[in-house]
Amino acid sequence: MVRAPCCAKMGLNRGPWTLEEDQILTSYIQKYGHSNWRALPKLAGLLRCGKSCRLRWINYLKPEIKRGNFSREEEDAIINLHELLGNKWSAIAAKLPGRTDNEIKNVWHTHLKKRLLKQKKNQGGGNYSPQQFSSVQECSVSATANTSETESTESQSDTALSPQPSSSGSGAVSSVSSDNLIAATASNYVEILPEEEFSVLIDEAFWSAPEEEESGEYSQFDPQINSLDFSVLNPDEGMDGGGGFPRIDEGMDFWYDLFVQAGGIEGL
DNA sequence: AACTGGGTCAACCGCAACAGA
DNA sequence: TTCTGTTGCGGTTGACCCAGT
Repeated sequence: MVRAPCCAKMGLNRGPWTLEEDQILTSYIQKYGHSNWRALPKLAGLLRCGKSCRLRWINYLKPEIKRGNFSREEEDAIINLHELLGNKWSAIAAKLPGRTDNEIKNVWHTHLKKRLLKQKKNQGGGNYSPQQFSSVQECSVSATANTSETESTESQSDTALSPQPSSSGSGAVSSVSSDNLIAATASNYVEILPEEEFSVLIDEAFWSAPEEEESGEYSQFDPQINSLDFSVLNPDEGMDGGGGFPRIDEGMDFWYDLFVQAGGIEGL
């Protein structure tokens, strides 16, 4: 498989970073920051493209990066967040300080996906049933005219597991979120529930140790997110929406869209 | 010891979103 | 409003490692 180089400019280094390159990049960023990734390599004297520098910094060199194996709690958090957010790796990473989206993505594909499949087999369904996400898939597919029908069987099985389509249908999520949400049943709730309130509710549901967050520490994630009490959002109990607010286990597309509409993880 | 196949993970690519002119 | 440049994201690749044969 031959790919075009990442940068139009030829003669740039590619592949694994050397210790020297790491040191140059680190010291430059510590001194001058990274206001312009594109210009950075030139200014720092690196034969790399800006994109490569950014990735290296974010995924490896940043001081706050936590190296080493994922704890069971972190893995559970990833699983639960993935169940809620889909392949929003950056959003998931934002909830796991010290972990990068790339790292989480890798862990998901190498460990957790298999673990879930295993669980599913053992439990004859498990908490990642395909039915759970079928509506998301349908929604995404219908909203994505260019979704390929020639995807490999593997990617199809991935899609079956994942609430989101692959990047071959890139843009599907964003194209689905806003318009469809308004058109769908959720419209009232988004208007009724201000972003801030929604954010607080979701955050409180996720994290139970705010004092730890204040100190910058990774808060304990409740692995039993499935049991979260979202009834607090139920329109029958305060909000005049009616019409059966979906439960967490029956309307993941709704929840996902609502989350996106609320500004995603940035809004939380 | 040599080979092989699967697992892991850093890095790359394409694309969409965003910002500024 | 449109165009252009930049950034960020998610999917994918491929080199490396290691256990099994």
